[in-house]
Amino acid sequence: MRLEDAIQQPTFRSSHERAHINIIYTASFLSQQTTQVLRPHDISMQQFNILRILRGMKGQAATVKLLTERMLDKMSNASRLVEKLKQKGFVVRRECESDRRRVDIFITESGQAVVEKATLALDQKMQQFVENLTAEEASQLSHLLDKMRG
Amino acid sequence: MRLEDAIQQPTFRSSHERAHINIIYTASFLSQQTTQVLRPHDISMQQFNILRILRGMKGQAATVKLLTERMLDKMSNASRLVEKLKQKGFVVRRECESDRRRVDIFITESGQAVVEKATLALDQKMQQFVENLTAEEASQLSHLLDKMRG
DNA sequence: TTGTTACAATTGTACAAACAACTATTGACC
DNA sequence: GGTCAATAGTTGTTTGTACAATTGTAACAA
Repeated sequence: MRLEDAIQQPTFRSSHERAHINIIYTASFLSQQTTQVLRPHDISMQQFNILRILRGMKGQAATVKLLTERMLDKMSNASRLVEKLKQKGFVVRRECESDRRRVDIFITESGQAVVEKATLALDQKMQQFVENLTAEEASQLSHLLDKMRG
Repeated sequence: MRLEDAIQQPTFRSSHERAHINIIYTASFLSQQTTQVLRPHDISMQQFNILRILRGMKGQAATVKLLTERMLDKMSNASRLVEKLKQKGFVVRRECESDRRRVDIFITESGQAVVEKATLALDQKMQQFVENLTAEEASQLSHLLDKMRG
């Protein structure tokens, strides 16, 4: 669907403005799809994001700082998100022995389970969008986004 | 800056996944830039969005329904955003005469002024990203996003 | 040592988003 | 006209976000 139809705006001042708004709109669109998929699993997008990072640590400890740096949305509060995940039993926190300012964070078994189930569900949902682009086009899209950010 | 460096994730499972995450990350990046530019003008991104839509109405009445349909982020609460803008004196609300369920919404003079100043500031900020892409590339980026959404 | 600066994490707060539930009005159908 | 579904908007509640301030710890120089 063309952006113009999606937000009922007939024209843009430039192809750059159109691209800018298109990025914001498309991200919002994808976020909504993702949120819907994750809801039955009882985690928010940002919580899922953290679980994925922890899974990627392969047993090594993560810290709040590390999570903040790697999260897509840098501004969300990793400390409180971790607390939520802990309440749900998906992560554990331990004081770091070598530096007591830090807190080591690990994913639990049930965290692993939920991130895997959610990943499957999300992959399935995203499949429909994957099919709209060839691998070549997807690469090109990424390349243009990287280039735009500078 | 490459996405891999931005979020310190060395690889992705596919070019499609990389594109997906890149869209979310880039939108978050642009949103942060935009929020910063708008802060001195005392409006949020969504409030700015609404003011722009109202400006585009060129004197015609808008309704909450119309705003909701045209907003980039469909989920935000147009009713309360309008209330905020009214408190700041940027919009006025009037009961619609032909259908008393509706509320006609108009931008005020000071709303016009703020949206114009904010637009200028934003254009200036976005100029740096505009320069990273040619007009041709910006068009192509939009095209790929449209295509991906299907 | 002690003072100073840097750092990691948490917490307070104000605000905004997500979603459901609700009220009021309209339009359609019998 | 009366009933009922559809529509437009508002409000309640929970959760999440943005940002500043605070707490506790570490590193290091005088």
